[in-house]
Amino acid sequence: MSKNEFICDCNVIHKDVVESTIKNMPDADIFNKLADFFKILGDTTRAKILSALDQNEMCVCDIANVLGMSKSSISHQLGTLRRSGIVKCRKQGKEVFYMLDDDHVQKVFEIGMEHIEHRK
Amino acid sequence: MSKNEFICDCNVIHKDVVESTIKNMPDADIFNKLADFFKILGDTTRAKILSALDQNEMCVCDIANVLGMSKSSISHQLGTLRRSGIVKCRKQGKEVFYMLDDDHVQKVFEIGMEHIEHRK
DNA sequence: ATTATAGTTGAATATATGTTCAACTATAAG
DNA sequence: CTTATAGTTGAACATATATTCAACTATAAT
Repeated sequence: MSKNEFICDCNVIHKDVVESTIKNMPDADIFNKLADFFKILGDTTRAKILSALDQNEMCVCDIANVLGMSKSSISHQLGTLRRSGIVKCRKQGKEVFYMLDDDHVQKVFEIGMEHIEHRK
Repeated sequence: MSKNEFICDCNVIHKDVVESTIKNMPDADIFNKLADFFKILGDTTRAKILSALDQNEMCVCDIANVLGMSKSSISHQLGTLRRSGIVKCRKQGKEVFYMLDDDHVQKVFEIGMEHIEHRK
């Protein structure tokens, strides 16, 4: 079996499989964006925030109270969610109301839930 | 407006919304499992591994070569994926072939991709 | 204007986690 | 039995990130 022509510390065992797999892999760029998206959902606090916002649009203090966490912590996470285009907000007086920006989130959560059910 | 009865550093502004949202929130347990599942997908290396395994079952060295990474690193990640029930493996001689255990992964990726497309 | 409250933000801290390294096990071949 | 290779694993290291804290801005009310 041929030695490794790729940048790796081990041999290529099935050259044909490796080469065809590499050929069909999406660009690294895609994986970075995809991983970033799932990373956002992969945090308990953010998951709870999104679940809450799936019920109602809410202001920062209300979300903080629903989760039993500090205003600052929630605001930081909302900033992260907003920069990722997953939530948007509107300002009304002193309050800032946050809401889901993207219906994909709900669908992704559903399938995640299916996976959890399937696992136990 | 009533002061906060919850463990939080700020006021409840819309008591009715907060209470009904709390009432309808899934258990903390669910959020932990859900976040853990997405955390797994939220890493570039693991996302690439899963994409590769979606094409073919593959041994550790082949995966390492497809990704251009060390055997050890890939093995660690495969361990993580296996413990999460996302991949399974079969042993054949010295080689261990890994494959997807769960068809939910593919569906989740598809929706993630839709989200990315939608975002640009 | 002053005061109070909603929300944001940067820095610091603590924790989680991905990769490397080295040592290890297991199987196959000579 | 010895050697080579596939794969695993724990510890160490480096990096990423969630929460806290304190200071800040913005709006509203007195």
